[in-house]
Amino acid sequence: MKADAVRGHLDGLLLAVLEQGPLHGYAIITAVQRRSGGALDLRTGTIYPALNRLERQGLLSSDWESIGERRRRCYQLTDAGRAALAGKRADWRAFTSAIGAVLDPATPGNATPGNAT
Amino acid sequence: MKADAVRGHLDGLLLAVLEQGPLHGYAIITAVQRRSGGALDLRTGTIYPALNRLERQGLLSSDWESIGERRRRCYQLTDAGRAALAGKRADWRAFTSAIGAVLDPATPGNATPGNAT
DNA sequence: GCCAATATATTGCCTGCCAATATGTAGCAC
DNA sequence: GTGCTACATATTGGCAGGCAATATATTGGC
Repeated sequence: MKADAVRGHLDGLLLAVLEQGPLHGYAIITAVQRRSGGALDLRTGTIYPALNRLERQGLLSSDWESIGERRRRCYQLTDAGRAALAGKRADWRAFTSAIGAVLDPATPGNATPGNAT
Repeated sequence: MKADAVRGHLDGLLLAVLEQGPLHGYAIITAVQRRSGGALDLRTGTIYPALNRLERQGLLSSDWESIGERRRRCYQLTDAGRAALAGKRADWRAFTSAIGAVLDPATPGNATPGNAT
């Protein structure tokens, strides 16, 4: 998968992997990797600033966890985050439907004039 | 739809609308608009450079058409363009499958470990 | 002792689409 | 005959946003 393929969909990915329970940044990277079958490989320079931003936006909350001398920051969804995730999923469907309708018009499930939001 | 949503998928869109026959730039814009149900609204600053680039890459060929004093440049797919379109469609499926698997794991048709290209 | 994996954080860059702008024809309303 | 809109193409500059590179620290295997 080309390098910055997730552009525009990163927030949704992060919120989605956190839906099933709290995770720290490093674990989020591997979770995304695993769930995408290895296709998506996020970098630290991508997710740490993003997690920070999502927390500032109130979609995530975090607390530090200590394993011996090691510290990790665990993020979890807030209620607002859960709501935002639903929105991101709707956006994703609209997006794939729109592009799909142009790229692959024969495929059922793609947008046809008349399904406005 | 947010402004630069098509980022990374523009070439596929252009090739796809040209699959059914030659079109000039302005008509491509309206074709994409119509086929996406109004969701996608490409700008001239987006498509004219892109069409030019695709022609330089050998995926399109063009010739000028004259309607009275009016001139328009009609693009059509080359064989290479047709092949590239097939590739773009495969890329699109891999992309939606990968993101979908993370964002919406319950949905059937999304990637699961084991469907490498 | 050295290296890889685990873990977080920051800086600067680059890609690639968009907004703005320019230019010209054609047709219609008034 | 002036002004407006639709049709048609082209170019410039800007910027959002993810990535590469880099830095730092702990832990465990060999």
